[in-house]
Amino acid sequence: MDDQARIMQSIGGVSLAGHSVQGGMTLPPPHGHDGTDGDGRKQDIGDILHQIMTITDQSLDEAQAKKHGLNCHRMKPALFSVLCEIKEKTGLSIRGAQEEDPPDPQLMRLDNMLLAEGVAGPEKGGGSAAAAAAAAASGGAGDNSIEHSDYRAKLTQIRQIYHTELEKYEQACNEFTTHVMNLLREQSRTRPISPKEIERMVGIIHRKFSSIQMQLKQSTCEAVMILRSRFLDARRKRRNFSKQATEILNEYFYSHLSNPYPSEEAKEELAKKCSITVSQVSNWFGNKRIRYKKNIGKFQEEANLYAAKTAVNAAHAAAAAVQNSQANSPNTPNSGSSGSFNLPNSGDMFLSMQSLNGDSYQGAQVGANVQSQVDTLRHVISQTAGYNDALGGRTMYSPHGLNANGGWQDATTPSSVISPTEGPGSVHSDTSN
DNA sequence: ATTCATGATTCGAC
DNA sequence: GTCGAATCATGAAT
Repeated sequence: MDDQARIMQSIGGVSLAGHSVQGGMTLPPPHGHDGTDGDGRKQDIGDILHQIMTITDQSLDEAQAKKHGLNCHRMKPALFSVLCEIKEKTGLSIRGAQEEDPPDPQLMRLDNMLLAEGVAGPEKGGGSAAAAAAAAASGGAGDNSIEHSDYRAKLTQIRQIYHTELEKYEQACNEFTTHVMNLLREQSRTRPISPKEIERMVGIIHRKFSSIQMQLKQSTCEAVMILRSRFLDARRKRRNFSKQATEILNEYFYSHLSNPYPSEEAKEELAKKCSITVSQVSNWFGNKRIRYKKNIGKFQEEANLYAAKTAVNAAHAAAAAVQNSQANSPNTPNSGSSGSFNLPNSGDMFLSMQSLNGDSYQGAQVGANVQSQVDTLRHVISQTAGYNDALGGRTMYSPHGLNANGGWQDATTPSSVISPTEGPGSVHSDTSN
């Protein structure tokens, strides 16, 4: 500390001497000394600076006493004037360094995102808009509402934490700013501090705190993103369709194997039946077609299964229709479902049934043959697994729709065109509606 | 942990 | 816009 005091003494002497020469500054006449006593003045200034430099090493009471002593020191006004002048000369550089910082684009992005997610800004149900949008994109399955509310709950939690932290930071910022301002005001008694300087200091503090706030915003955004991707990203939360839905889709697919391209209406109907979205139906058929085509052998068993199932369904429906027609006036079996998408009575299964006995699927004839047809079908399935040409080329569920190129024959042609025996009232085409 | 099944996405062709 | 094809990512079975 002796060295420091010596240095300070010499600096003090030089600077003051420099000022008195260059700046033409006139120090007030020191009390109890005459103006010509240069050594005495230097001694005084050095003494003050020494006290200032060592003040931090002392206890609070000691420092307070020293402070008071300094404030009352006879050289204090002189030192104050010198500091004023130094400040005046360096003020330009300070002003130059101070610039209006433009709004940080990253901070703006974060703010916008938090606002969009419903974390920042006014309470609006925990970002329900974003949740709803994402939920719609993920395809309104049955458990959506549960996940949706779960998402909202988590988002509310994040929102609460964010606001609590933000409040804490703001409070800390205000406290610190007040503290610093008080300190500066206190210091302004011993050194010149302009309001502008205080303002600048406050600005620095605010910037520091806003950078901390930015970190908070950043981590909040990350949390929201993770939450979003976990709960709402459709790809991430892939759920298998219900068994019932898969069965409905498979029934349609295998009963329209010659042209497995459901129309928009059919897709909507299937979507409704399966409690999935139309786009999910489209996806399913897209996947099914390509996977079926890629590995027909693998799907044969499945095809047979659905063939039998559809056959039984059709037989039951036909029997019911016959019973109905016997009880009432004769009618076509499809009259009850014509114009609507009816799975058991629709599709290629009709063709198979017709060709099995060589009968056309019309009128009371069907009723007489229903049981035998079902039996025959079961027999054929068990004997041939549904894949031979014994039925004149129209085998049960052979990949008859596929052409040599691996594509479905004339995908735009409804299967009614293929079957000349089919009546005009039949409903099995994708485009029949 | 690995493998398979499956729903979703992406990309290029039409 | 739809489609096929390839791919990704996840769930379920082993």
